[in-house]
Amino acid sequence: MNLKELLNKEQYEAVVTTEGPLLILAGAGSGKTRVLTYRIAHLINDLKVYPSQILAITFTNKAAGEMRERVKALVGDEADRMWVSTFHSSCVRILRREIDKLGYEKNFSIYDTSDQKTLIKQCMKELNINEKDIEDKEIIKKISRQKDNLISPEQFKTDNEKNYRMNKIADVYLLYQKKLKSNNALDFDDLIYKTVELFRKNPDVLEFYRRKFEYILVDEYQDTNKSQYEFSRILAESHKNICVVGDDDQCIYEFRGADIRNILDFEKDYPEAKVVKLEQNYRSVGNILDAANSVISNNTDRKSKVLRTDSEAGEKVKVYRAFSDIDEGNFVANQIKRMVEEGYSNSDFAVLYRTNAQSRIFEECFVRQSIPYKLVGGLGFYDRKEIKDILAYLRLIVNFHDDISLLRIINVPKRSIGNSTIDKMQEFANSIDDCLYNVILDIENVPGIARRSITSISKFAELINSLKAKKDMMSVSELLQAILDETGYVEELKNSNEIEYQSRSENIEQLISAAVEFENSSEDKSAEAFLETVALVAAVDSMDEKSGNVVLMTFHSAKGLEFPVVFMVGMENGLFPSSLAFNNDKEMEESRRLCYVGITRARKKLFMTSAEVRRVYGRTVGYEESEFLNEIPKELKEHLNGIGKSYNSYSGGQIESKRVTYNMNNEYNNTNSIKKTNYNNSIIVADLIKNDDVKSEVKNEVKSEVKKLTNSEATIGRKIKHAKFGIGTIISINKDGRDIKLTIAFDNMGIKTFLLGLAPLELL
DNA sequence: TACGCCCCAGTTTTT
DNA sequence: CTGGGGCGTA
Repeated sequence: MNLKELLNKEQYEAVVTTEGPLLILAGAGSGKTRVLTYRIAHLINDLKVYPSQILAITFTNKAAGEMRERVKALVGDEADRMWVSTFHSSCVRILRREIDKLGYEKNFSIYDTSDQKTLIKQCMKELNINEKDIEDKEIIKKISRQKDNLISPEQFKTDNEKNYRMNKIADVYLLYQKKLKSNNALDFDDLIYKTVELFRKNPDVLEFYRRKFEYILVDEYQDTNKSQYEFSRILAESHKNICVVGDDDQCIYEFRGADIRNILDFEKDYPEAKVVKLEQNYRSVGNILDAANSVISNNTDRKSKVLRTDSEAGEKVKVYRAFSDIDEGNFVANQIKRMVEEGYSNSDFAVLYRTNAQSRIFEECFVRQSIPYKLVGGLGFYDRKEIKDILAYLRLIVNFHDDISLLRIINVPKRSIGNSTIDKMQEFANSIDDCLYNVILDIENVPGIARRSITSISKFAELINSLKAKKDMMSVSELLQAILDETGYVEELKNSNEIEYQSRSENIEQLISAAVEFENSSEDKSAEAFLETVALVAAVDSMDEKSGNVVLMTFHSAKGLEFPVVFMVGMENGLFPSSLAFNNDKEMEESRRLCYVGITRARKKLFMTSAEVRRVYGRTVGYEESEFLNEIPKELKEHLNGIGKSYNSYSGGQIESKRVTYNMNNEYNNTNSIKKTNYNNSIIVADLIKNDDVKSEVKNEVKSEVKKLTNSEATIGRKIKHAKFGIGTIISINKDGRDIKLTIAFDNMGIKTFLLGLAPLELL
């Protein structure tokens, strides 16, 4: 490899400095992934380091997979023997081999946030802590923070001896850890915490991994917390071959314990550290980069660094002040349609917002305009009730100490095992300090259980035992199928209403497919391994750039990604930055970094939109434009309407030609333009864009006019076909203004709502 | 024991 | 407005 030719001077420096601590300050889009992959390839190809001696930590599994592929392209399949994964996955991998040394069993469960909440509530109940005195949310947050900072329950208790309230929280922390252990379970924070504990308590184990991982790389170092910092520090302590890459301007996870000091103080921790700055940006056009630089320059606590680019200035940042949140959605949809006509493809676009709740309006607008999109994040697939239920069975089969999973499914489907019975069993389990599963096995000897319940419980125990026996003889997908068959889960679903049954059983099928896919693509095909990947997936992991969809996601999820065209929406004080951040300098700075992350995702075009009026929990609110917009100098911005420009300069010049030739819903129908002239420009433009909108829908309609669904044909139970979502059944009909609102259950796309007049529906 | 109704709280952001 | 949780009734 001729590295000098492939890399710029700083990148080259970063690649060939392989020995000793190295801090790479990599600005957004400065070719950091390139540097990391060449660095690894250089280690393997030129310095003959064994791939198995390399540990590379990335932020998401997706990033890990991509990095492995890129290294593979340079060094071949032996790259498979490197460890490239997230902190969490690496730690799980280590713990699966070593955790018995901490008194856990190797088949431990991983508890997600909702399991965690259940267990915390159990602890609070046992300690007689009233939800009204201390909220579970606060306790969860505090405990999580202690773990991030490697503070043990005992330590936390002594540190807060004088503080009654904190002392209570410490008691919960103590009990919570005790229960986790007896459930043979770890929460997310434990994965890191326990690995560090393992290293600290077992010098021989530590020594083994120190020798194994001769070269350590950590990406997104600015977002590491104390425990992650300690994990990498302790492993690198003897050889000090630690290379960390990060950008203090992109630290956006302080709220979950990330400590920006880890990057700011790297040189203090390693006085001999070499520092390389990558300031040449290869991603964004000049105007976008300048906008990003000017926004972030308002932050105080940062390493000085200015991104530069050789690329042209490009287009200015496009600012649009919408009339309403709906108008904002339509604006984005229209712009996308327009650009697609110009030759862009749907996967070139990303819509980024602050909170997941904001996605809904964009989804609705995109559906109406038939723009294919992919939602990243939000309510995840694995958060669905039916999926959690089925996985709870699997977890219990794998780890019978897991009371949380047992409690979740002991009466799902209904087996006539009620709360009072469960309470008695739990009390008994506590008294003999054993898990519920063992209590159930010996239910005859539990005092106070009704005869009838004993029968049901024995049947349940038999069921679990029969499934347990199958675990090692079947693949995960077969095992899941066996769970479904033997529990009668799907049978019970049939008793719920049709729609629910449809969508839930569909999801279950998807789970089976996911298991099959897992079996085909992964080395370790055990149920344990499947549960692990399921527990540690991030929202973006499922994102596929080649799918041809517009992506919708939060700014946080967009970290590390790039798109030709980015829409930053909801740029309003109160939303972004959120009202909670306003009186807090630290949070204000974190928000600003988040804004910086958003801007720097864009390569060619950047839109920043806001709305005069929007609905937030059913209430209508009005927010002004975000401060962050004001931090971008005028000469870098172009207003598409409102301030300083009339709508005439707006590109859609032919708008006035066809007005209201369509059966619009009354919101827009009754307003005439004369009345509207009295208001400001933005409203007029908003209105015109609406019409533009309608025009494009009229166009759509012409295409499919032959079979377009009519009012009389729209009846409950009718099968229809939607241009984008395929075949579905009408499940409800409501009058909505002048139009009719249809709720449709699609065979493959779940349940959606449409306006009959607007949706591209045809009779089947 | 199971279901249904009512009330309230929630929006940061996620492994 | 929505979903979850708690409580009361059949």
